[in-house]
Amino acid sequence: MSKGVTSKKEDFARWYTDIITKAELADYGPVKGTMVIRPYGYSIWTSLKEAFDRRFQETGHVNAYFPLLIPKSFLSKEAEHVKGFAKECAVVTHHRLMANPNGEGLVVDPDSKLEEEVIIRPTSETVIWSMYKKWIQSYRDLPILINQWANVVRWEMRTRLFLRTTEFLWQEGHTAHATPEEAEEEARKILDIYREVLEDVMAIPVLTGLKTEAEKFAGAVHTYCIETMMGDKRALQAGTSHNLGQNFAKAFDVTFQTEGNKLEHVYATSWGVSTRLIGALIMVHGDEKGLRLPPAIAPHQVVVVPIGKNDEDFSAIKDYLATALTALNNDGIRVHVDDRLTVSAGFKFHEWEMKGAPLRLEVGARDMEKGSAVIVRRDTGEKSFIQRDNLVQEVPKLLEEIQSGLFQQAVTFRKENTTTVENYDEFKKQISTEGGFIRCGWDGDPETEAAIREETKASIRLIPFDEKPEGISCIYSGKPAKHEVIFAKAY
RNA sequence: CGGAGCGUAGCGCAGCCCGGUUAGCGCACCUGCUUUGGGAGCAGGGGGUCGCGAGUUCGAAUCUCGCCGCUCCGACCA
Repeated sequence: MSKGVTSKKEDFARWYTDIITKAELADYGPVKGTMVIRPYGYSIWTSLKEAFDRRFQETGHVNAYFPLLIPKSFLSKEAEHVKGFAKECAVVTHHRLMANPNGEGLVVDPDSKLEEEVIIRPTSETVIWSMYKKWIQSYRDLPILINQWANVVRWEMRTRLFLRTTEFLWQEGHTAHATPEEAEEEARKILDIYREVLEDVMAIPVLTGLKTEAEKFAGAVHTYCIETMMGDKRALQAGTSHNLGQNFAKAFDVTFQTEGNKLEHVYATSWGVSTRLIGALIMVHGDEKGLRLPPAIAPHQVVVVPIGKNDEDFSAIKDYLATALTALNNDGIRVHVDDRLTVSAGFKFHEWEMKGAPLRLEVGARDMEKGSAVIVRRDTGEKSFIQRDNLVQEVPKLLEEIQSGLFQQAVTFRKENTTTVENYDEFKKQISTEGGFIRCGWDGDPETEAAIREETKASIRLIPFDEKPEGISCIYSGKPAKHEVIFAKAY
């Protein structure tokens, strides 16, 4: 176990927050539930943004920006949507402060009360659809495929760094289509992009499927999701893609003229992933020594730790490596030389393990004599000698191995912790002891779902696309299963 | 919002019961020397309205009351 970090086995929740602060990913903000994303953490977010954004552009989406402040009345236009968000909205009621007439500090100026209160967006469907009403007249205006990168605020009771904070960063796509088929296709296409980025870039295996009525987005016809398993075997919803049908078009009266000159409401989707993904990254790949970052998004893929006494030693080491490091840079490998003289080499080893750098290169006088270096993999801890002249060839290979190795480890872990059960007693036992994912039959009744949740704390995470409900029965009622589903305790 | 606990240096804590020197310890920080292949050693140093406010007292970190803030556990959520 690392110095100052709670053991993952002993207390997973503390281990998680310890890593975030020790690896300098984030820190607590001054307002309860807020979070500062520090440069190292923000670099990861930037890489994720780029990975998603590139794929959005490739599929015809464009970025735009809508305002943070929304008229309160907008939220109430879609009945389900109100129910979903009303309880957690920050409301702006005044626009001015004044010196406290009774003493020190500032107070709200009662004369500055707003005629119509505004809310801080918990999500942007309502503003965006108020604008789409202006922009859409004919089928020729469709589709609209807009995405925005923004912050949103949801006033949460209980918060946790990255997983649930009052303000968070995300991406929200909002599309408008002429036909239900097109909207459906869009929602599924985005889900594929999410799966691809999670698996190929973040090395996190995902399950894809449909949310139940109880779990779907407020205002959606149906919600697709990607669901992941964390290191404590609990489920984390990592992203959602909603087919909104005509719900928002009706709420905001957005119609278009069809080719046949008929007036019809527009079909919509919305979809998002957030900084929560960084939480997933930590909880899927982290180990007792700290973070383990997949090379694809590691701020530094290779960290060089020179072993020496002073500037002259370090200069000699940098000269020794110059050609190799330049070549790696030219190949797009992100290399960082940690040439701080104020901390020891041993300290740096621990620090970069905490920060999850995929490869560490140690170079000292002994290596220089031999024309070699020591290279250490963060994923396995494996330490080996490498010839300096082989670095350019070997480093990219090792990074690829680490990327796929982390993914394989996560796949294996999920497989080992996904079980099937024969009856409800076994189900309860499994959930309360080992946990993990349980794949079983469900009769499709919301009351069954609610009862199981009440009794076990496990919820239906999703109805997987590859479900085979034929011939199996509901784990709770014993009736023929309508769906095969995944149950788990979730974040 | 219900239950429990905690506020003393940047962080983690001791001191509080039983009031009485200049409020202490570890880590971190600064300076110097020696070190540097797995969290260096020694020496010196800086940093505190003891959460805030009132009260009791000759005297309050310590006792009393009020307030504020935070953390953890239960109902909602990406």
